[in-house]
Amino acid sequence: MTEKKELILETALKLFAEHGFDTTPTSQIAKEAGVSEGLIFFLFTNKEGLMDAILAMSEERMARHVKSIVALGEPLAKIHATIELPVKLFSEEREFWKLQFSLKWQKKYRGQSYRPSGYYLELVEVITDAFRQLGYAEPEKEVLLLVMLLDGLSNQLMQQPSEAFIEQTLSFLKSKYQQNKLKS
Amino acid sequence: MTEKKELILETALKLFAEHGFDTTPTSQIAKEAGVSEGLIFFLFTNKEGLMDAILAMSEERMARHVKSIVALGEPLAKIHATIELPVKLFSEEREFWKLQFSLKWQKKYRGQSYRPSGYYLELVEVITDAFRQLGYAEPEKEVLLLVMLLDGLSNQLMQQPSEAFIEQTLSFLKSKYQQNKLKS
DNA sequence: AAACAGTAAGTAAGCACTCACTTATTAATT
DNA sequence: AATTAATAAGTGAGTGCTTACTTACTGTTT
Repeated sequence: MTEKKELILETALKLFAEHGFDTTPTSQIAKEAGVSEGLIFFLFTNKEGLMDAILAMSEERMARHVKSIVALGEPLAKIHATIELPVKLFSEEREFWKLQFSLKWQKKYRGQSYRPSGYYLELVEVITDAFRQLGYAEPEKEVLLLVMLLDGLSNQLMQQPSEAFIEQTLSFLKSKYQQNKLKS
Repeated sequence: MTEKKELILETALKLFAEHGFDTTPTSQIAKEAGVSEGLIFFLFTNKEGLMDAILAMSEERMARHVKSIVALGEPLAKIHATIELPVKLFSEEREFWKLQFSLKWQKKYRGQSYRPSGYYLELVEVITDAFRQLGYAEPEKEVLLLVMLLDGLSNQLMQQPSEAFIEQTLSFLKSKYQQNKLKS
C-alpha cells in the first residue's frame, strides 16, 4: 500500500462519515487528500471500489476485538468486555464506525456492515455459551437482548459521547450482569 | 391539502425510505406520482422542503402514541406499552419510520428525527416516573437503558421483521420488567 | 525502454430547479 | 345566468451546474 493510497482511504473515510457516501464528491476527496482525482480511479476503479476498500478494513479490525474477547476465560468477563465493545470501537476509530452504522440503513449495504459475517457470529456463539455457563435460563434470548442493547448504546454514543456519560452508562450496564442477579 | 399534494408526499416517502434522500431524483418522484416535476417545486419550494413536509408528519404521529401511553394508569402498563412502541410504529407505517431511523445518522437531521423535541421528552419523564413508582433504585438510568433497548429493537425489526421473532422478543423483554424482579 | 505512479484537462450524463405557459376554479360584474 | 376577471393548480421543456469517470500526457523506477 503506497503512501497516497492510504491518504485517500483516510480522507474518504473521514468525509464519508461526515457527509455520507452520496454527498461526498470524489473531487473533494482528491482535493483534501492532496492528490489528483484521477488517482482515485486509477487505484480503486470507481467510487464504489473506494468504499469497498474502506469496508474491507472493517472485517480485520473487528476480528482483533472479537479475538481478544474470546480469549478471556471467565464468562462474566466476556460479557463485560462485549458491553465495552461499542465504546472501544468509537474511542479508537470514531469516524470509521460511524460510517459503518450509517450504512446499516442503506439498502445496498444492509447486513454487510458492523456485523461482517464470520466474526459477529462467532461472538454471538461465545456469548451465548457465557450466558449458559452463568446459568441463565434462556441464553439465546439474552444474547439478542445484549445485541440490541449495544446497538442502542452505539446510537447513544453518537449523540452524547461525553466521558462522564459513557462511564456512568457502562457501569450501570455491567451492574445488570452480575453473579448475584436473576438469571430468568 | 389537495389530492396531488398527498400523492407526492406518499410517493416521496416511499422512495426516500427505499433509496435514500440523496439518491432519489425529484424526476422519479414526479414520474411515480404521476405529476409534473414542476409541481413538486411549486408546492414545496425545493427538495428539502418536500423532506421537511414529510418530517412534519412525524411529530403528529408520535404525539398520538405518546398520549395513549401517558393515558395508561399503571406504571408497569406504561413501560410495557413503551416496549411495544417500536413494533407498533413499524407495523403501522413501516416506510415512514424506516426513513426516520435512517436520518438519525445523517448529520443534517440528527436529533430532529424520531425524537422530535417535545413528545420524546414527555415520554422519558413519564417512564422515569413509572420506574420510580415501581421502586427502581435508579429510574433515570433505567429509562436510558430502556431507550437504548428500543433503539436496538428497532434495528432488529428492520432486519428481521418476522411475526414469530417479534412476539418472542417482546414477551422476553416484558418478562424483564415485572413486579417481582430486582429493582437495582 | 518498459512499467509504474501520478496529473490535468477534459466529457457526457444526471441533477435540482426555473420559467413561460395552459388549464381548472372561484369571485365579481352585468 | 352568463360573461368576465382574477387566482390557483399544474405542465414540461429547458438551463446551468455538479458529478463520476476517461483519456492523453508526464515524471520516475527498475
